[in-house]
Amino acid sequence: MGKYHHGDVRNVLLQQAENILTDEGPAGLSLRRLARLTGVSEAAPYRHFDGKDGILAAVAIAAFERFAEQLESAAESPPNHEERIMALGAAYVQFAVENPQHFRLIFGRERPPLDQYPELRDAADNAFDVLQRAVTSVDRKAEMTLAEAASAYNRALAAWSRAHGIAMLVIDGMIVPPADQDLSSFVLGLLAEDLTMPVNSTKAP
Amino acid sequence: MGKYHHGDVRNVLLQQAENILTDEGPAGLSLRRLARLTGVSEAAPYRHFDGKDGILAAVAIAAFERFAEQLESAAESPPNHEERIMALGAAYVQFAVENPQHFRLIFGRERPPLDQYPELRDAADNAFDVLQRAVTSVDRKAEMTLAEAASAYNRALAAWSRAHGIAMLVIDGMIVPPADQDLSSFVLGLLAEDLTMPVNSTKAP
DNA sequence: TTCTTATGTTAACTTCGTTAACATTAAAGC
DNA sequence: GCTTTAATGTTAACGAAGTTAACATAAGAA
Repeated sequence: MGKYHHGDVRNVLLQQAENILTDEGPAGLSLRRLARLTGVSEAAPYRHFDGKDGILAAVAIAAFERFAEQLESAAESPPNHEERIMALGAAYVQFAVENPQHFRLIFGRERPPLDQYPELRDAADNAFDVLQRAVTSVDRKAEMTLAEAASAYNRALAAWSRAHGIAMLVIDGMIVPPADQDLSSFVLGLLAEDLTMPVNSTKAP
Repeated sequence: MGKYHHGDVRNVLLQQAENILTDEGPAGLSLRRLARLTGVSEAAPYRHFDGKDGILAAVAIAAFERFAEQLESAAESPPNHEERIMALGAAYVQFAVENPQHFRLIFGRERPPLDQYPELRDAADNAFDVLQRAVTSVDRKAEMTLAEAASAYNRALAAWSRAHGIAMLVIDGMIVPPADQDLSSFVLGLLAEDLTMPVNSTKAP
């Protein structure tokens, strides 16, 4: 009477894990519950994944890939370097807001250790390479001096950390984006704010 | 033969919880283990705290208080508005780097819900008030128009999110501060970076 | 067909958070 | 001083979790 051979249990488990993560976060994702929801025995997931971390790693890899795709596509259209940085920042925050649990997973402590999951490390490296390439790639014709390269790198770090900070604080509810403005323009405003200018300066000429 | 009356168990538990949190993070902090380390029965902590969240809340409150203190003291010395913002950002990141687990606790999902622990909410509000006051307080003599106030608020958000992003990425190991430079000047550089300027511009006159 | 491997299952072990029931100490009321 | 009561400890149990071992069945290679 054993049904056995459920089809491809692995993919069903993964999809179910995605669902749970999306509406409850990694905290609500228990292996036993996952198995129950999938209609499979409690030990079955161990045949397809390296324990809980294995499942989280698989989900995180998929998340990193979507993240990288969205960043890459955001970096395509803008005509110049500056607008590319801004578009990237906006896309970064948008991903976080639309997929808060995934964003937390790929950046938080519940993410399985990168050195134990090479594919996860690759996925992470790739996402950050996309970021860094897009931010540091000035117009090809301009040969950069060493100092300029260093400056470009710093700019990449600055852009990244700003977007990351906004993303974190927004999904944690500490910053509430104004309702009368769309998210992207709010983010663009924060990214462009120049702290070295006097407080009452206006940007318009 | 019951020993009983262990002294003030509450404080010992709290201190022990601090220790565990500091070197292992909230993941390693189990109530039973905490009780064992303290040399007390496994149910004893429940007489002093409202379960695990209660202990985490108590630790988080203390962390918020230290955090607020350090921010406040950093905001005291700088002579003008702009330098105050920078000093605050540096202090913010410094706290995160020196107390990564505490920083994660007060901002992460393992933090007990604010609406269940009023004292925790107060501690959090206080810390952010310190931040916001310091960032939005321009020179007292200048009366601000509404637009200027809005601009100051935006500037506060920008400064906060930048510092937060740097802090997060650094303690997560995604950004590695250069070894040949002290942390504070590295942070100051990132905070002041102006993304709206051409990439090869120099800041010095 | 037979041997091997992949995939399931059940049952157990340990740890955890939490609560109930009971024991002891300390403090308050008389 | 004695008694009552609240605070503080204890042990024992419950359910849920991650994980593993031992066993069962299916599918494919030999």
